[in-house]
Amino acid sequence: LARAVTATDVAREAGVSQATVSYVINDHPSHRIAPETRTRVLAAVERLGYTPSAAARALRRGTTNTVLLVLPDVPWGPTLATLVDALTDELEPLGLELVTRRLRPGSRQGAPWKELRPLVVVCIMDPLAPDDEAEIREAGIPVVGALLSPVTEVDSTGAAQIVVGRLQVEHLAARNHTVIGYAAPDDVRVGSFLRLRLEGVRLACLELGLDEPRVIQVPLDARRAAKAVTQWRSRPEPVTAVCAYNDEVAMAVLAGLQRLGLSAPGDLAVVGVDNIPLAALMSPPLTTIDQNEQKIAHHLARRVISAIQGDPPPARLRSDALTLVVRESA
Amino acid sequence: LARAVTATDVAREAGVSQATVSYVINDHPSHRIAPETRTRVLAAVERLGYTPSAAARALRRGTTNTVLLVLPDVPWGPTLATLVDALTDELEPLGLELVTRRLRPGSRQGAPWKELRPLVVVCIMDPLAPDDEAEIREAGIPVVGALLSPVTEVDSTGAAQIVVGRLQVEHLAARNHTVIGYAAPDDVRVGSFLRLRLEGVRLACLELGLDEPRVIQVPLDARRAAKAVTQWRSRPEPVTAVCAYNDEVAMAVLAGLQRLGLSAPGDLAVVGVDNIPLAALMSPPLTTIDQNEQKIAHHLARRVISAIQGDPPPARLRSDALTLVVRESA
DNA sequence: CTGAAAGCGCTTACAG
DNA sequence: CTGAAAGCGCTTACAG
Repeated sequence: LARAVTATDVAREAGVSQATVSYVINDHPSHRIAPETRTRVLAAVERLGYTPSAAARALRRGTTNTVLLVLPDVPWGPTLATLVDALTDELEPLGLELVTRRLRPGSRQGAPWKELRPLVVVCIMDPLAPDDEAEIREAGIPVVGALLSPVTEVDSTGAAQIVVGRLQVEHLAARNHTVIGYAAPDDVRVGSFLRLRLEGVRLACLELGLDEPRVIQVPLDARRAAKAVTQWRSRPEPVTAVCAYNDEVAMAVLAGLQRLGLSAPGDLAVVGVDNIPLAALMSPPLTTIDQNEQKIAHHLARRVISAIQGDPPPARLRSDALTLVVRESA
Repeated sequence: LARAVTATDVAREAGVSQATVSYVINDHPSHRIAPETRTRVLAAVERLGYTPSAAARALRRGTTNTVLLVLPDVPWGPTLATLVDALTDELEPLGLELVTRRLRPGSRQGAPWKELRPLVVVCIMDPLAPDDEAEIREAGIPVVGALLSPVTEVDSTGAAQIVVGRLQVEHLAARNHTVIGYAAPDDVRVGSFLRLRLEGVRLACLELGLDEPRVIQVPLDARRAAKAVTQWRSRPEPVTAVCAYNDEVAMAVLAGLQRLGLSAPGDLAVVGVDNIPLAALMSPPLTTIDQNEQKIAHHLARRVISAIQGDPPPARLRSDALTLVVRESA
């Protein structure tokens, strides 16, 4: 109903040209505005409650202040929510706006990068087909967090999610476990993450001369988790330690153990991933891999900035963004 | 670098005017396009990979296909993440785009509704000052989920969060508990939610003739939770049942009990809020309030649609969006 | 120091 | 059935 306030309205109110309003708003460097004029314009802006239209600005400038975050169609766990939250916070003071878009393989939702013309595309958990990525880069839009690397790369060891799996196994091997199980989630939507974490576990087992990990799906249900525990502990060569896909699945394993009158780490060692707040409250308190979302977000933000400025990317994320938290379950 | 493909490029490629491209793209009702022309245009669109610029479109139309979701600066718990996720899914098939913005009291981030010109503002957890809400409505933008009602209203009983607290107490009272404790979280950022849930608990206690609930902050730490448990159980008039702010806090209380060699519900009944996947895995399994995010999101989406069409709002959310899940802890 | 004017890429009433 | 043209609200090179 009420027409929005435009720069022209402000100009009329302040008795200047519309262009001058724009110069004041943007603090244009080559355009020195008389302090008195400036004050008058700002007063008018305040009085009318003027905010420039993002659409007009984007159209004129040919670009936005937007960072497009693309994700595959996975459920939002606490880690992802925290990461997005932290990244929003990192970008906000830089005047950058994080817009999140889920990419479903099926739905023809067009190409959000063309529609939105973001400054940078940040890509987490590998939602982009190679074609898409090439297309974005061809359009002159940098892509951060690319390739198979979900979240971000860590050192030369490889993608972060692979490192996660590796850290789990290394800890268990150091405690003399030689037959390792893997507790996979029930949810098919987490496919790409699962694949990578499991890959890390597989690689580590291989390098350390251990058997292939014995993978079982563990639903978030004590009874069915107990069944999985029983399978793992069956002879010959019972599994003595389990890497869980995440802390939730780990808790299911703990609940399964409890149901059988068993406990970690004595009957079966368990190590999770995520270090959710509840990890310390489980019984026994859960040994897990902490992904420091603040550090990861900070690093992603730095990569976004250098991509915008055309600088070379900053050093890779120090691996201390991923740390093993040793509690009692393993 | 590479200039983006525009409708003019498509027009040249197809040998028609730019206007015709636009008519084809938008399937303009009063504009019958020859099927042959139409095919040629669509082929050119496909060949060049054309996607209309959102900015130009928004500027010209004077509006966007955006629904602006404003939130206060709270941490993203699983419920919020799921709700946003579900709302995104509800809106997507309608061609509506959900853009989320956190509103911090301090930061002068301007008024996102002016900048973005959304079709509707959805407001969760009460982030909007009354002035702001009035301003948005004056601009002709409907506001959904308004006032003090976080998430949405439920029946005439009042705001959903108040109902949450009420449901907790009613269950405990039905089990003959008369002295109720309230386990508040450590995190100051959840202030408004806490206030409402606690208010619901207070009101229910009042109506049922119970004492004021005894509020203690419970950090997510077994040792300190044990201290809280000890305080609650101190004489005279020991607390026999605790409403927790959410399932995480509830788990802390359970861990505190366990540390003292006590257990729920015998020594202290515990009821949570959220019904997170882990609730069923706790020991004992947690009695809690389930907020059906799918139903809430669906209802919000319906309110968004009727707001856009100027229809009267749909019937209030049926209260079965909030249900008590009885397990063993209370 | 300030302003008139072009133009970003669309949509749509109007003319043919 | 199709197109020429205006105009959405800005930014900025250019002129004064």
